[in-house]
Amino acid sequence: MFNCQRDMVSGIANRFVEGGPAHVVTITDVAHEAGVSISTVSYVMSGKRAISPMTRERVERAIQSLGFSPHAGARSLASRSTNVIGLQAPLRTGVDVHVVMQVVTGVVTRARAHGYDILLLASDDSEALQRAANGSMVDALVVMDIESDDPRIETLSKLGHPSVLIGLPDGRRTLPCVDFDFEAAGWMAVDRLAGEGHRRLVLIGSPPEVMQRHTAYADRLARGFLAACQASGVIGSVHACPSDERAADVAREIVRSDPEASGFFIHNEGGLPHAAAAIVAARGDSRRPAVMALCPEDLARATPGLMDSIAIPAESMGAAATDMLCAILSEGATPTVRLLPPALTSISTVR
Amino acid sequence: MFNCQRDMVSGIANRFVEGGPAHVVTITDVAHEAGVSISTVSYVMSGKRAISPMTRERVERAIQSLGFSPHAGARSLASRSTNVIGLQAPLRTGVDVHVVMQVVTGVVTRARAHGYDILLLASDDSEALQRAANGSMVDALVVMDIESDDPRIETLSKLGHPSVLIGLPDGRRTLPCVDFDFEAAGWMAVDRLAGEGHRRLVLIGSPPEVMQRHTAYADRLARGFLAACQASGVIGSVHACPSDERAADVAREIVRSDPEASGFFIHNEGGLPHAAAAIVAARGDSRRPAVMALCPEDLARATPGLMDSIAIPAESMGAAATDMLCAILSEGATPTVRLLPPALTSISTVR
DNA sequence: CTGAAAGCGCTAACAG
DNA sequence: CTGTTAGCGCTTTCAG
Repeated sequence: MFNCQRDMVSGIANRFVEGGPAHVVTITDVAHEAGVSISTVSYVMSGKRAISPMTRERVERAIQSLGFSPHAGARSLASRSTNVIGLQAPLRTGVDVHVVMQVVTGVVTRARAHGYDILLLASDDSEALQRAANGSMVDALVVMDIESDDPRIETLSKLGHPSVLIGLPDGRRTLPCVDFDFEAAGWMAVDRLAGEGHRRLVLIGSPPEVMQRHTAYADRLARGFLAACQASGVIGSVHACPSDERAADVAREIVRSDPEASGFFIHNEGGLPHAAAAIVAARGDSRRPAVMALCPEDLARATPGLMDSIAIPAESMGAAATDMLCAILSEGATPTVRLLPPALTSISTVR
Repeated sequence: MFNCQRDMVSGIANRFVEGGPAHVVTITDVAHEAGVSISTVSYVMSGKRAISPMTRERVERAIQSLGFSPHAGARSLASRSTNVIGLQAPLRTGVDVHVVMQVVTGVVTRARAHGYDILLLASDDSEALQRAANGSMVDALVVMDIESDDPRIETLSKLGHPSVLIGLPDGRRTLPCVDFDFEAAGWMAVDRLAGEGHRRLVLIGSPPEVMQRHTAYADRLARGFLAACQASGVIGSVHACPSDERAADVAREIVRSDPEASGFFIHNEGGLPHAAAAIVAARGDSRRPAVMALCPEDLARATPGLMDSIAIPAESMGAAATDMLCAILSEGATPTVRLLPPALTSISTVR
């Protein structure tokens, strides 16, 4: 009774407010409009109990006509779930923006399909994860750019919220992971280059700072590359490389100091066009090198002079991580490690 | 009394739950621990009323030791504000990922500095904006990639939430906008190229689909470019250009059909390296062209063969938009249009 | 099949 | 300077 009165008053008051922000429609407004109780409205929305067709119809019409959308905060307070997934993406430089962006796209797209929104966390540290989880801002977390021995892993383990890593840490691996199979990519590149008859192969990898950070993927790529060289009986070497026009210098120096090297595999977004161009130029027309890249497909297409490339299925990685997370969230699926396989992409070479 | 009992019970119960999610610490727990009322805890956090140093000390210690973070939903329900800013960023292809990523970085970074988190909206449409605003998921909105006559503008105007556009729509311009001054960039490129003695200039712009979408910035760039050509008494033409290796074909065709053109201004992320390389190659060493680009600084550095470039201050744009939004949110600042000026960046050319 | 009512955890009057 | 308490809008028993 008291409630009813209050609501009527506020309803009337709002109807006459001029110019102010539009009245925020609540579930109570919908219930009045439809002539039912608020619990019925709630159940129509959640589908958690049977509703007669007529009632449902009336409620849905009321929701429509009032333009009602439930208050997310109230909902999360009452239901203890937010329908939001937290995403920690590296926004610093030195990472491959293309790849990050595509992963984010994959995460956002799939999340939306599962009915989740994405909260983009501002910092890359453990604290941001705790804030989001303990503050009940999110139901679960996707964490990108995981390093070999990442402190965030322990934080996540004791958080009480499900999470998926994008990246493959060393060690106990107690959390679900999705990553690209960099090791397999190393093998694949070697197979391809050696198959073309090249006997001395060079991997031009991440910038020194990334190498030193012991970013798991750089190590795994090198490991796969070198192991495959050994297995194929060819000679392989690995070089760090800056991510800008200085890549050209590094590439020239490599060609100079190792003139027999004829197969190149570049994994370095920023340095890619420079290094590729420099290698081709330095060896001259008579000794054309084979240059492959590891990067998203569109970047490969945008780079002149590549033989072909191995695509990083970045969007698929984001999608896979999110799908896994949603499966855990809704069906209590068992967390696993998932490595997406490399795929050779042939490039329509520009003459 | 009743409350007290309930909390003690749940506290005890939780202490013995094994393996389950950790007990969610509430403001009541903190109040008990510190021996004060919950409102005191609340006021310690918000600073909205004076607290004796001793009490503050005790409360802060309790917050620390319990690892309390307030429930975001409860907070937004009670305070009618979320401390979240919604960000609608284009994740589709055909836009400049570098730029988008940098804008996002700027938004996230500044938002965090102002105490806001970022909700990344999943779709680019009006509906997503309404959902976020009406569902009280956000306090305000930043909307990227605004087109000349964007339907979202009307949606935003009647939303009752502050918002800032990144992009400059045509027409009434009732909402605050932040954008790069593309028109000034067109003038600047022409001044530079004409200053170097080039009398026939070519603007190689966005892909046809972007041009046709009437993306405001493409139009403004072309307008500035052409007006400046006229003012400087040089001949200018504008071409659309695909964003991949086909850019090379377009560039070659331009050089072929207009052999006198010697100053080039490229605004097309994906096509940039191809077009630049093709132009230089097509004209040969004897007739070296001047090639400028409009893109973020790091991409310019990563592209061989540029004379210099005009940087798009993408991160600053995100930062400016967010700062403006926060000023509106907290001080009721007056919304304005802000166009960030272009800056010439000289490139350390690779020999 | 539907309604009433008890909270969810917090903020902000109001009352000292 | 501090405590009490009435909601914020929703979900979910419990009771028909």
